[in-house]
Amino acid sequence: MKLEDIASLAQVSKTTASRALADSPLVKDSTKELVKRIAKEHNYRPHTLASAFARKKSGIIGFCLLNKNNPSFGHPFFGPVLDGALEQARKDGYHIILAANSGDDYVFDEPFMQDCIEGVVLSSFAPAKAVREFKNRGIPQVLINDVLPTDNNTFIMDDNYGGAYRLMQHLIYEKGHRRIGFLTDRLSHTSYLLRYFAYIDAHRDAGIPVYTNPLLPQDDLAGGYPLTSDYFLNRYGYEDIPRIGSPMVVVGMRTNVAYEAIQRLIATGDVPSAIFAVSDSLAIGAIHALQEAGLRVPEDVAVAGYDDIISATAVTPALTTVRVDRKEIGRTAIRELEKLIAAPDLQSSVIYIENSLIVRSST
Amino acid sequence: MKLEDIASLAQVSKTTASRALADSPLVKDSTKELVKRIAKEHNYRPHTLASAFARKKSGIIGFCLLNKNNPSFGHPFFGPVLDGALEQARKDGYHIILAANSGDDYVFDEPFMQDCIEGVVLSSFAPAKAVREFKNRGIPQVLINDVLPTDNNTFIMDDNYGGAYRLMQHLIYEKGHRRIGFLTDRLSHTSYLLRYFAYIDAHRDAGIPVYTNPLLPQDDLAGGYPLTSDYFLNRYGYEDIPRIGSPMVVVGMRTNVAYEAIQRLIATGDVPSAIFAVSDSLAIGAIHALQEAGLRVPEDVAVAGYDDIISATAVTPALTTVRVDRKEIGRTAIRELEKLIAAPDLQSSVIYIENSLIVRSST
DNA sequence: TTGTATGCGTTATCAT
DNA sequence: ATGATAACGCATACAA
Repeated sequence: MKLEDIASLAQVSKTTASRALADSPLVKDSTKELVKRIAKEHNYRPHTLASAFARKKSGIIGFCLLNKNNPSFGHPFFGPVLDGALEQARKDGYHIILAANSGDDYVFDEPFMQDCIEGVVLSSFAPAKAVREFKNRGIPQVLINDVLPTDNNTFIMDDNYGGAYRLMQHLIYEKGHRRIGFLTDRLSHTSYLLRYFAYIDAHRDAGIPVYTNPLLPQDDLAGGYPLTSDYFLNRYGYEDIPRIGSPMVVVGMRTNVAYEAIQRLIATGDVPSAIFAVSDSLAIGAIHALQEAGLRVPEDVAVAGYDDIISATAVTPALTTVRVDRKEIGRTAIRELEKLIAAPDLQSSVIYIENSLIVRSST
Repeated sequence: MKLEDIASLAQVSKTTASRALADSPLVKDSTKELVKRIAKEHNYRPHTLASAFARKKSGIIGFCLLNKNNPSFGHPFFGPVLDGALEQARKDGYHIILAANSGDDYVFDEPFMQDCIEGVVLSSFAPAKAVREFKNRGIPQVLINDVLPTDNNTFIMDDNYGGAYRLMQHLIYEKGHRRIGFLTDRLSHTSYLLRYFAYIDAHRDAGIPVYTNPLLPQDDLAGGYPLTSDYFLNRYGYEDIPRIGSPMVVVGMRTNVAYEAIQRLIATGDVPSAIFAVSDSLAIGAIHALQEAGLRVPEDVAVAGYDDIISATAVTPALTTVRVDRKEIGRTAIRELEKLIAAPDLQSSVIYIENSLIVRSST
């Protein structure tokens, strides 16, 4: 069943049939209904590929996960983001096609990445190279979780600063902590950097000194990487934020790395009364290490995380954390991308997605 | 840059240029190289849509998640399955397009679901209606996690029976348990049914009676649903497997449902020495309930799960479980689908993916 | 309000 | 070994 067949059955031209099905105002209501009825009767569906080809619009949005680590969509963060993106795209009649990679070049080998997608969502850590590449090809892009100094891009971020700041308020004012350790992955990741700003500012605003442990090795908070997010350094006036001499630093997200870091902390004999871990998985590692050393959580040491992954309720005690609205991040990314597709010259902007403090038993 | 441009630059016809780029043996090596060089120099890429349209092959595989529950790809099971599928599809030059739904009809509203996908992977619980629909349209399909009595389909399943049986061996022979409770979601889910078979058989083979708790309500193990998987009932000779009077039954996957079920079990005063939960999330709920009642895991009650989700290492004690190779399930689904695309009349078959027993501290 | 004719970029058919 | 030409199914500029 092709358009031609429907047209001849309805005794009209292909043009009219095409218009009728597209609800064009150019077509008389009666013929419109006739064509639609016949199409329905014969279960006619326009050939998507032909249609897309003819109108030069694929209706496809690329969703890239530029992540060197496994898993990708199995990741507790990106899976839900994808769900949200899918939901929104469906509502708006777009399709989502996937690309994930291990190398930098991968997405560009993808046929649909080359000329058929109308826009692209770059999640995780997007290399500047990829951003440039898409820009060159005139493909609108929305970035998740990072901000780059580029034009005509929209950036979607969890409100890291706000969430972390509220969590710190909870620790300081509701729980009365004044010695709060900071457990982090490298700060070259924008999200962590912002959480660190909040950690610092909350101390300053409360008039208490930041906890440091001189017995711990003075690691480079950025893990030897440059702090790429100049945008935020300037925005918050942190051009010369201290990058050496943190309370404790962990490079890598694996739970057992946090576990070992906390063991080292305990070994110094100078343990803070609370620990703010930059992610739930680090927090879980911390709890395990503390408990194994005979310390009670939260009585001896309170522990808070960030993200609210599923495992946050599997640990005992259940983790106090900041719930990131991952689905909303996905939805917003698609909505913003559609704006960009409609108006490719839109100015760059950053959109912050609200989160919420989830107080459980670990603090 | 279109093919025509490359052709005229190379002083050949479009036909020759097309063949050269496709490495056709019909074209002379020297011209082949010439065309390729020019194409490369001008950074030419064939227009995927046009190519797909012309050859009547979209190169797209649909991946459906027919799941009424949220999250979808954020689910600890399906995320990794998708990762595996993506990896394999990429290797083979296919694209994956996504569909998830809340209603039964959703996938059929999707344009690409209608006529452009070359095949489809149905994961989660595929309604017979959807299977029929795709069949009618001549779209080859591979099903994950279920088996239906249909022709020309391939079914990919975790080796549920084998995994559960080995886990039971561990509990019975390595740990010496003889009173093992079974904590399950409704058995109308094929995977759980198979794990139940293994649970029953392991008892029979070891010559010990199955634990039952007469003080617990005698629930219908299928949760009032028909056991759809006749395939397995017959295959294993379980036509009249007892469906009433289970040790304990939980309907629904949520952790707190398991939590409450175990509280009821404890209230009877007749607690088994071990509990085999049909999924990790149920097992985690069980552990929480036991610990809160002052029972030690594994000293008083051992608990084992199934799946090996991330949270399995977040609980204390870390969960003994069966690791399902989710990525391999995804990979295999794509590989098998490609076979089906090549030969749509292939006979139906069931493929079991190997899993592995992960012994941790909860048993 | 409707129809005719052409284009979209590639691949396939059939000659040469 | 190469080329001219016809599909592929739909959308639209232009004409009526």
